[in-house]
Amino acid sequence: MSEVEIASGATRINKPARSAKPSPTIYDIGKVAGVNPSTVSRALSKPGRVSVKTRKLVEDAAAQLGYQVNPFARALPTGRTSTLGLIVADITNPIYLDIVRGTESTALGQDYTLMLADSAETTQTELTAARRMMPFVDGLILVSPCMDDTRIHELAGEKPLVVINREVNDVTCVVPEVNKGIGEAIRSLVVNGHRKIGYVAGPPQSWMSKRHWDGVQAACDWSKLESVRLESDRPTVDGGRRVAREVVSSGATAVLTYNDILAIGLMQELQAASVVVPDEISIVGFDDMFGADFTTPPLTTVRSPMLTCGKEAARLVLNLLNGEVHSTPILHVDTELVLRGSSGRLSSGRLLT
Amino acid sequence: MSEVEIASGATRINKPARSAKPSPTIYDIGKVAGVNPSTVSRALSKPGRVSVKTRKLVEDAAAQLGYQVNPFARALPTGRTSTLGLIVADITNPIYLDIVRGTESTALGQDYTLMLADSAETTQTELTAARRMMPFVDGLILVSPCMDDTRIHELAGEKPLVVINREVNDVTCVVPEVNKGIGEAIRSLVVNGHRKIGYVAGPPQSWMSKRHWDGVQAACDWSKLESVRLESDRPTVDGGRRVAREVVSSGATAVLTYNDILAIGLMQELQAASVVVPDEISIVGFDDMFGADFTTPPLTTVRSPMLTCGKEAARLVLNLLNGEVHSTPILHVDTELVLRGSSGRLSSGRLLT
DNA sequence: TTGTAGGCGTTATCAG
DNA sequence: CTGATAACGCCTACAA
Repeated sequence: MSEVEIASGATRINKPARSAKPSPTIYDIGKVAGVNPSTVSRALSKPGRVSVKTRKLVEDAAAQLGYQVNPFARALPTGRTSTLGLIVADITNPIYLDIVRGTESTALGQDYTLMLADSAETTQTELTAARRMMPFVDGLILVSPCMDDTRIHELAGEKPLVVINREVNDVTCVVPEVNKGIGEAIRSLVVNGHRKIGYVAGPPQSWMSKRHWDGVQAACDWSKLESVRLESDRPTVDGGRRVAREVVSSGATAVLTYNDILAIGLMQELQAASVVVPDEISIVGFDDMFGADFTTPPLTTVRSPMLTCGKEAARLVLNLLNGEVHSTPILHVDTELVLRGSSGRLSSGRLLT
Repeated sequence: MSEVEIASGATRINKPARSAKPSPTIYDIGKVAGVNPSTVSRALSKPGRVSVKTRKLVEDAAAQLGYQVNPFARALPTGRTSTLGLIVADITNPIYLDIVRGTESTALGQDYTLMLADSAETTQTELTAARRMMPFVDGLILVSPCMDDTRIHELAGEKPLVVINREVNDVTCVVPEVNKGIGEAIRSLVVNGHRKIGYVAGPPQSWMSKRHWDGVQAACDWSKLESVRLESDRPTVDGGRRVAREVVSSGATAVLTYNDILAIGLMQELQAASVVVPDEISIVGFDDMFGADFTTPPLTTVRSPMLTCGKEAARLVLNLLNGEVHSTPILHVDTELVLRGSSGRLSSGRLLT
């Protein structure tokens, strides 16, 4: 019978880089198990729709041959790849580490593979990354995306999509509820004698920065404190250093900053100018990123549970994939104040220019 | 003609989660451009083997339809996915950030997508991650792998593979040449009056830790210094703290540590015990990871150019993919001392228990 | 230069 | 419960 030739016949286009031996297919299994390839497929993908003994036959043959499904061949008819895409603004930023880890862990738990990309904080590269991933993945997770809502909707229309760290209408989002953490921070500052609170903002277009500032204002109003907003040019260590002078002259005795990196730069510059932290100025960051406790004093910060965000986001995409629709597509996760050394009691009168 | 129905006829198995509109195929392009699908394929993948005007016709139609290749359909006949796999020991460790960034940048530059996984520092998960990725990628990069050489050879036999941070026989590797940086560090310590140097080792099975220790010994011998090896139980901040007592009692006035995290923990504990760094003990880390300069004093460290490692590794896999064979499969990249505040002159006599 | 035809490995439909 | 057969979208000899 020429049937024997089915799987191995013809010239093989696919040239594995080194090993000459092509991987076994369901046809090969079919041959050794003595059943039709389609039965092999069934036995392997939906056991239960096949007799017990056929199943065993197939499984044994598969094991013996060291069979592994070809994900591409499978993806073609099903359209499913068992892969999730994750795009973060900047892989270099440790803040995102826990998100990656979180999504990875639940993805793997559900037998999904993760595909990761970095947008280099640019709308353009973010978009290309998304476009490039789109055909590969079953669903996509965007972390702190900078593309506009329209683009996000566009993507969300094509595949299940979840956004972390930003709220977009009609799109499933996971966002830290910063007000709780901010409230805790402000209360802690109040009892330590502070009366004027500064907020060093992040990038102008940052959704989260706006959120912070709203929260700070609200909390200050409630506690009858004065609040003042400072601008940083970039959310980096240097950006933090450059805003130091302004912070001092603002008259605020305590400042919250858009993120921990900014806080660290600010603290470094203040200390270089012999301003004692926290005695003269208290500093509170955001995120509790890796390294926030390396400083002296260690940084007080509002922690966002990024690991949880990552896990939840992955869970939500997977739900979306299974056809679930989220009536309230916004998932809030709690933030909390991590009290360390960079904030505390305001010592006596502080009189600087 | 029923030809119009070619692409849209029949029931569509592939059900996109939401949008009803299926992505356009080369058949669709063929219809609007008025040419055969195969011509479309050629025009798109190998322009030049097609007339200029057909090409333009096809490109316009493709653009108009917003066509994107289906990577799976392409992978099936060609066996190529334009995807590179990267497995790092621990995504949570900032040391690997630059590697990710490096590989990502050259991968993207060559129109390759990156697939990232974390091995959680476990041989088992590392292996499953590799296995899981293998069918998806054209090539694989392993960073500080913990699996044994046999496994690595196995994988290298299946697809192009490059290892970072470890040397494996007959496998293309990119490793930092630590001796240069260590030499600089030891010389700097010598001129600052140090006579006994400690090395706080990392995990016993770590290839790099052994390498460090060899280098430290050699450099100390050469400079006629005494060297002593200390063991840490874990390469973490806490591990660093726990080894502090031993460091002090060892009599070394300067120590190098397996990595920066260990150095930071060690420094924190010493400072907590009122040991002044660097006046009483100098500390030198390895890697120059993110945050190494957040400490007070900022950490002196031997920097490995991880970004370069990542880029080179990606370049090498790509070469391998193109059939190049590396006669000397080990690529060494230079390390250098980054002199900061945690190391320096030994002040007068130090007499601690 | 372009069209035709067959195959890549898997799943789904439809008879048997 | 199982076998044949037709997609899935793309690529590439081969023929025109």
